[in-house]
Amino acid sequence: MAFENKFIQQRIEKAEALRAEGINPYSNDSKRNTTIEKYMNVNSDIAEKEEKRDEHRHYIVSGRIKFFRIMGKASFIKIEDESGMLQVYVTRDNLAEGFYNTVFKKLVEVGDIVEVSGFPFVTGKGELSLHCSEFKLLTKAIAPLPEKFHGVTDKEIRYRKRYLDLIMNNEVRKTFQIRSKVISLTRRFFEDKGFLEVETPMMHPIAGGANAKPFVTHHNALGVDRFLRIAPELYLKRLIVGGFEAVFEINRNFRNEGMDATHNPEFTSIEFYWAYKTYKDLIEITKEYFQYLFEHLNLPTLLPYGEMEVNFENLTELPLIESLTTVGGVPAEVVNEKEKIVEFLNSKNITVKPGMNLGQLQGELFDEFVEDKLIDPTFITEYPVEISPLARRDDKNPAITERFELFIAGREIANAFSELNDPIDQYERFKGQGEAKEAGDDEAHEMDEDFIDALSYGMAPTAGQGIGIDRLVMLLTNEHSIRDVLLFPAMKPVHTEERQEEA
RNA sequence: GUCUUGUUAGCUCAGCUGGUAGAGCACGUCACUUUUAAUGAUGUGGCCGAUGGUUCGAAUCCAUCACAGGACACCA
Repeated sequence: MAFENKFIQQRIEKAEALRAEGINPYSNDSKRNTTIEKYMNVNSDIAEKEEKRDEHRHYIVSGRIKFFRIMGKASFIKIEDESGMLQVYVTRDNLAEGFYNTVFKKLVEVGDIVEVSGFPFVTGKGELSLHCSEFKLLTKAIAPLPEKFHGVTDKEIRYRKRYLDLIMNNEVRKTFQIRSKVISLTRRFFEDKGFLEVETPMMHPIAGGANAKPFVTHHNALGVDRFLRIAPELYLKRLIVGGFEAVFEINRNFRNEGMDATHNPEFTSIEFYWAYKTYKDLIEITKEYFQYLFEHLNLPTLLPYGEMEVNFENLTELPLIESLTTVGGVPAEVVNEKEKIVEFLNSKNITVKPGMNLGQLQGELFDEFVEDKLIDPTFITEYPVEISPLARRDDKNPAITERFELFIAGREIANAFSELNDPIDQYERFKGQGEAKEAGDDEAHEMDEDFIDALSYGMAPTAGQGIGIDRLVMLLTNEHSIRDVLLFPAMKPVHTEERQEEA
């Protein structure tokens, strides 16, 4: 089964031949004393020297062989480490007697990880290289790498074997470096603002905090089912009740739903809750957060995304109802009348479920005519209460809530509101959800009595927000599939025949 | 979930209306001490995604299935 491929067989034989030569094909005797990036920087002066070399300098560099060019008694190879690629000039006469012909030329190949030492020089074609005086194999690769020019482009291979993708496609590494920076900058930003990072359970007795189908697992010792969390919200709010005034959590949520370019069953979000603040403060901190990210990631404020260009200096606020007419082009006399909205939607060949209330219909108008036109960052505010079950009502206008959603490049990036902290109101809303669940809505919330208990002790007025990190990274890296910003995206199993045999 | 396109050598891809498979890279052998996807010569390499069907004959036509990409629907 394993290793049966003829190319792999061939390379296993080479590994054995190396052992016969007294060379360990999996040596851990690494003496590396610099990275390729540092080597290139430190030796950038060589090009200005008359002799184009400095034999008094000596470096040991390691990396994977990406190119192998033999020209008789001399060779050029290119090795790559995490920091960059370096050309190495290897000659027969600079290595130990016989090594070049019997080992280097015969038993070393593209994909192997090696360590070379020597001095810096610049080739006739002007490339800063390393003149090799000692060559050591560190790790023999028994699987051949994909083709050196086209690399691996098959998305299925790239997602399933991300390590190969990372070896072959440099820009992929950059995407994930940016992702890592986004997360670490996010953490630092909120810590600097006085937020406390917390970790709440991922295994919930009741899956709450969002409308979504949970994954179910089983706890043997307790004999109970547990749900992988769909959102950390209800636990974070318990912490506000407990007296923490600013908390955040960056971690995974799990939703047992479909997969596509913007949905993975597990995804990363940041949720943060801030006592004694309202959604207006959240708008301000969100603006600051984006400014902080752009500054530290050195991103242009005119950010390209696909065909679009997003202007991050043009952040605006817009009430939802107003956006329907100004952005969506919906006639003003339509937007506040149920019948007229249905009529209008029908005239555009959009059918709506019967019995939708005004807020839902306005939401429908927004989705159809406004959302994908919001290219520059736009905080849509004053959401109808009917489509905002967790948000606090506006004190002056009970039809709308203290909420915003942030849209960028035609997509929702963040959702935030002043939190509902009236325990009785919350209880009633849970009850309504319970009835919806009985009626067949398997995404409806379940009653969380402990959460009601918590609110009963009093939660300070609080504003809370969630940002989808994966989608944010997509935006910042100009990627259009969530799978391109997840190191190991969810994939269906492949070996169906084997599975059936085992079963 | 629906529609649609794809799956041929380790990788990237040809293979037309059916006649038992082809290139480049990689790999083997040879030549070559400043190359840049090195070059030149030569050779090895395949159950054409799986299972059925049509046919004298299937990589090619049909059906089902699997996986993947894209679009739409739902959601973050």
